[in-house]
Amino acid sequence: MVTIYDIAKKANVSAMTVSRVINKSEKISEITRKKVEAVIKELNYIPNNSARNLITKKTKILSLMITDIGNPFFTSVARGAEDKAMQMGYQLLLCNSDENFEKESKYMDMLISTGSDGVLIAPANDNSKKNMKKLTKHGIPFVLIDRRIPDIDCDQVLSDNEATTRRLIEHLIKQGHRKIAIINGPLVVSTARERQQSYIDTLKIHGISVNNDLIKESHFRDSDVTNSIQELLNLPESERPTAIFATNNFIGMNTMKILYRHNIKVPEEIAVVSYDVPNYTENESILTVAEQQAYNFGYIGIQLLIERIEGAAPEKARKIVLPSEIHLRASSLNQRD
Amino acid sequence: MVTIYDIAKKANVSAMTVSRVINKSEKISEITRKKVEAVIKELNYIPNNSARNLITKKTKILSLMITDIGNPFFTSVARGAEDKAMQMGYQLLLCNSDENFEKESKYMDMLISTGSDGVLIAPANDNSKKNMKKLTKHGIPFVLIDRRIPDIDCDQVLSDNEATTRRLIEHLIKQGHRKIAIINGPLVVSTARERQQSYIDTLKIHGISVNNDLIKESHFRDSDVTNSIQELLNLPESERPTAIFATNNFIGMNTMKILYRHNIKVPEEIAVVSYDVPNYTENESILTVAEQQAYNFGYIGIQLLIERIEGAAPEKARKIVLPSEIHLRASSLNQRD
DNA sequence: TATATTTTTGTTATCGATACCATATTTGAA
DNA sequence: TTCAAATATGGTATCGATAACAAAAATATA
Repeated sequence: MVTIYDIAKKANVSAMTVSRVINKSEKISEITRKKVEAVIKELNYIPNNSARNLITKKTKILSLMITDIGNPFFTSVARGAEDKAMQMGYQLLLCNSDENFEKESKYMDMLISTGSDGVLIAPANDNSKKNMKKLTKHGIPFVLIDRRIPDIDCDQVLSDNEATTRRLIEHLIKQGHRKIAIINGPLVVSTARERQQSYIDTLKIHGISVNNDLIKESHFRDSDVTNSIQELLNLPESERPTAIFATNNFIGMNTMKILYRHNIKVPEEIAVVSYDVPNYTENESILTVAEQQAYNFGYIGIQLLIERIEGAAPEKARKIVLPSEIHLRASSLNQRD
Repeated sequence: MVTIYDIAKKANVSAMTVSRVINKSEKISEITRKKVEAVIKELNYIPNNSARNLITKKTKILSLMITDIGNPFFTSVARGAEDKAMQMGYQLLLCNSDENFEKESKYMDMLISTGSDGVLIAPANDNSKKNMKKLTKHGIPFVLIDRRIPDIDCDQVLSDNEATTRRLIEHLIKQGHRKIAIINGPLVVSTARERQQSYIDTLKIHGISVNNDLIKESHFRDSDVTNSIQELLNLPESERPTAIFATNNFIGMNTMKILYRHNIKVPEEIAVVSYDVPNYTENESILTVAEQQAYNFGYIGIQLLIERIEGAAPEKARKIVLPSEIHLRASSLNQRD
């Protein structure tokens, strides 16, 4: 392996001078710079970051902790994060918690060990608080995206869950629905709680009583909604929902599939609205969705993180709320409209 | 920061002994092990990998170079890679080349600098050969996935492009099509070449002459097929294709969308077959696709890579070809069948 | 009991870069 | 021309771990 000493020797300068050239220090004469750069190129020298990190305590590596890279939502987050990180000269370590606190913890140790300069994290659930504390103890800055954690005060990029859910539910109400079900993720996740709360509040505001039989808890990943939907369909006619609100893309997607299998017409028999289902296939989607700014969660998140790392951020934690865009489509629109 | 010396001091042993405990060396008495482990836990000690890497020359970091994390195909690859890497105690550095050789090269320097133990790479195109040579020069093992590179002999996990394309085209021929168009990615990518060659060979075998007007070159990413399709539609009736073969998911997806916009009925007016379009939305897809084992590209790829890194691989390069599965659906099936 | 053998622990040098301070060289002003 | 100031370069210690060898302690053997 070519080291800084090999370069120094061949260029007839000290290692320190080579280091200065590499780090673009200005206190170098044009002549020596050229000379050194020539040798660097000739020998194909690439600095050893382990050595550099050891002394500088900086790795230029950020960790991206998401719950599921298989989820198109997080794929967009990753895209945004990667774009910004690359642009700023940082590399990205991919961590996939699978919505699982233990796996997240294991990654946490690895990324601390590796010396991540910072972490962009969509926490698995409220337990992740422990992991945030650990980061703080190790002096590693982090930015929370998508999901907040109670009592953790830090830079955040979040979605406007309250407002978006309200608009979604009010849309259903306007379409004449009174029996609206929600199929949600686990309530240990802040987004699930916020969406459910907004769902409840909105119903109440509009004088609709909340029926607990219409509230189903599933998973954001491996979301098998078969049972939830079966239970909804088994309700007596008077209670049976005429609309379903799915709180994430997989739940929405699977809801549509199961309804289809049951031969239930959407929206005639049951209307559906969902969060974030991507339109990856052939025709235009028929599903009404609230589309979050996934890409910006990653992009802006990394920006905040780097500002924090490089000391360019204000002391006070920043909280950025990105609005979602609602696409009204056939799955929730009455024919007569 | 807590170092190995802090632990040593507090546990009343030498740093070397602590190191042995961390690395699970057996030459440690049960008593001292317990003692040291207690202190490690008490002080929340996590070893500094930069220091460790500097001397061991191993980082336990692998790089995953893909062309687009936004592409569901590569998302699955990443999922498989992540699963296996985590299982084997490695971390994954995410590199996104955007089908761009320069960006790939930039990442290459970064990952060499970081000290990646190995690289799993879907190369941008044939130019990537230079980058492979660079890796070799730096003694970093790599495994090629999805795309091969001329004259590069290394472990590979590839798709059976020849056979799969043939089956796809023969299916179309069996459905009565003689005028079959192909909308392909750039021919500097091996998969594009192989699929096109197989398309041509299959037509010839079946006595169908190849019409160059039916061969369109687009992009695997940001694939705007508007022009290609417009040109196909502008062909005189006698030449106009009755079927289109899309060589990747984005091309397939966009082809369907554009045809839909042109109000062209699929499959009645034009049949469509494609590679890899995921079924991420509401209903069952109507698109006939060849589904590659994307997950296994990542999973097996990482496995081969780690075997190679850890010296558990045979000298000779291994080439693993994973068959694709064809899902016949409405987009290519005649009504009468 | 004395010695050989095995097991456990410690000492020192080292990995490849940069920090910090010292020195040499150049430039500018008097 | 001379000396001060500014600029450019170098020497040495250091980051935190492990390698390689050395020594001490425990155990086995005669």
